[in-house]
Amino acid sequence: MTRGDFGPSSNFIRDIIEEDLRTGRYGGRVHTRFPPEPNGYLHIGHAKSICLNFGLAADYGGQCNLRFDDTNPTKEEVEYVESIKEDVRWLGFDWGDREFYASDYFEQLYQYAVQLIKAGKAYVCDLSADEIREYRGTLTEPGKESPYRDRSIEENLDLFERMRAGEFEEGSRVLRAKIDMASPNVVMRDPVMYRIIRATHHRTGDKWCIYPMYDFAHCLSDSIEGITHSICTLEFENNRALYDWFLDRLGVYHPQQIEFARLNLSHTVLSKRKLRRLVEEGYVDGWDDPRMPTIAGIRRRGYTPEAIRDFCERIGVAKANSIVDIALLEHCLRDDLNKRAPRVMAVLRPLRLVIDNYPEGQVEWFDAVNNPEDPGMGTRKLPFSRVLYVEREDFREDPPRKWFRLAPGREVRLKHAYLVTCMRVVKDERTGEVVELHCTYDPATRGGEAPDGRKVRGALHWVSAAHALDAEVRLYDRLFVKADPEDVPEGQDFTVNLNPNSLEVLTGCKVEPSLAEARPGDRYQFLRLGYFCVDPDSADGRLVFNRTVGLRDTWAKIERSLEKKGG
RNA sequence: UGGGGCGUGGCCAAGUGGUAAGGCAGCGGACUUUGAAUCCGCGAUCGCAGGUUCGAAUCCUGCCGCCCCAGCCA
Repeated sequence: MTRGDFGPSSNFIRDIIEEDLRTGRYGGRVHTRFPPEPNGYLHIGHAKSICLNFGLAADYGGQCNLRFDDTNPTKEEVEYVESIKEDVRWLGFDWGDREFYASDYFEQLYQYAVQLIKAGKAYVCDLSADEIREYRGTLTEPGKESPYRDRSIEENLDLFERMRAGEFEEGSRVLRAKIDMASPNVVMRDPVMYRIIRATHHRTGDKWCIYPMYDFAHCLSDSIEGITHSICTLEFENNRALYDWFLDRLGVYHPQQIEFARLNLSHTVLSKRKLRRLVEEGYVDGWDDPRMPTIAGIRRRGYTPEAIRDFCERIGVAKANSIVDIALLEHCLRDDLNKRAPRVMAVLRPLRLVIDNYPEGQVEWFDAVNNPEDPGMGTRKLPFSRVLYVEREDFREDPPRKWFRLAPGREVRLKHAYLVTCMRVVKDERTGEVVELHCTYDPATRGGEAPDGRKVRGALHWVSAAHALDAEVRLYDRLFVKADPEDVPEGQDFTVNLNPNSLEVLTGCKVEPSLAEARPGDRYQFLRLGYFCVDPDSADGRLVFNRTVGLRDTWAKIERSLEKKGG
């Protein structure tokens, strides 16, 4: 049985949850968490995790916590927790009053550490970072035990207390779990639990100078919050042994960690390090540059939360590393916007078109549907007059085969208005550039329908010159030209694959007057061109639009294949 | 060469012994006052090789390939 349109498709995590529900493993509860470290901006990859965790909780009648994994004060800042909250909220998820921080548990975590020391399962180690690395051994050779491994419980307790009290220098000592220096799993070779860091924490200030490591803090934070399914990415598979070890030694409530493959998207990069480089080296204008795969970036670009959620649903959840084609993301976007974006007419590269037989000074107002997909969105008035602007690309002096737009002698439909025929082309004498088209209109075709039933295939968008508003339009395209930005010649890096045309700024664009009402964030379909949204750079009397994504362009494909065949 | 994972059409991904869902992309065609949308049609024997079985993508064995792990990062 396929699930098709009837809901999310099955995946191995749902299987596990359903099995747990059936056996009553967690008393029928499902409780997940999204645990970002507040050290950067969220991107589309995080959206997959957010949708997964919040979605699973919602689907099984459970809850999902938002928990900041803030155990490293040298990298984390409040600025990031604010942006993360904003992004999760924007995506459409609500964590209620369950906004937690690993730092909320520092005292409890400390007590758990003491408990492990008392059980002889943890010790204070004075080896330097370099020495610990040497003692750890390699992937194929076992490590060596630290000379401090067998300190007495009393001494460990005393030392650990003094670590907390600030008696020792940063880096001079750590607390380690006493596990097995010969374990084939390197993670288990007496991992560090606590280190001394003299930095001000964004929430606890200077209260602490020792901070727990991820492996120790994460499993216990999950335990404390009563998480049932702790979902993380594949690279933590090795860490699961340690996750389980801490919880088992302590004998506390034990959630289960489940790993899935993180999202990789074609034509972009999703690692914090690379995204940071794009920003810091000026390849883009910031974390919210509309070309960035950050939530802030795609939000500004004009993506909708619905489209992103749909995308996350469609890509599925599995354990195989994969690269999702960005075309799927774009499809989800168009699919959503097609249903909700009002249509308007905008001419990006204006070409004057004069209707010689149309009365000078006359203006007609036509009704235009706002969205043929949704009659409920109503209609608007569109002014028509003698001098119009049409898209420069819609005219060809010497048209190729299958062309049914404007050309000398050709008749086309001006959408919602009249049928016009191109009679004369005016060119700049010096450059030969076409500067103006002279047409005649057929008064009998008011509204765009020919009473004699003659077929006119081309339907063009246009705007009345006297009524048009000026606008700036930023045409965004994929950030990288290659599906895999890392596919580079020997010795070069991903920046060589940056798309030099990922941004083209057009000024002097002409848009229909109804757009005077447009406000930042508003989304439209510019008829025949694509989906655009109003950029926050807009101000009164200064309209700036971002192209979110273009419409599918069948003509471009035809022309390409024509070129291939025709030469 | 240690350990942990993964390998189903171009890209994702269902499938858990009974004879390969679905989506995206692509290619045809219909319809069309957006060359949009919509609608119809077209593609895989499941990394490879053996084996078990009446029957295997699903079980076993052996290969091959890819990913992760040697931070006092998460």
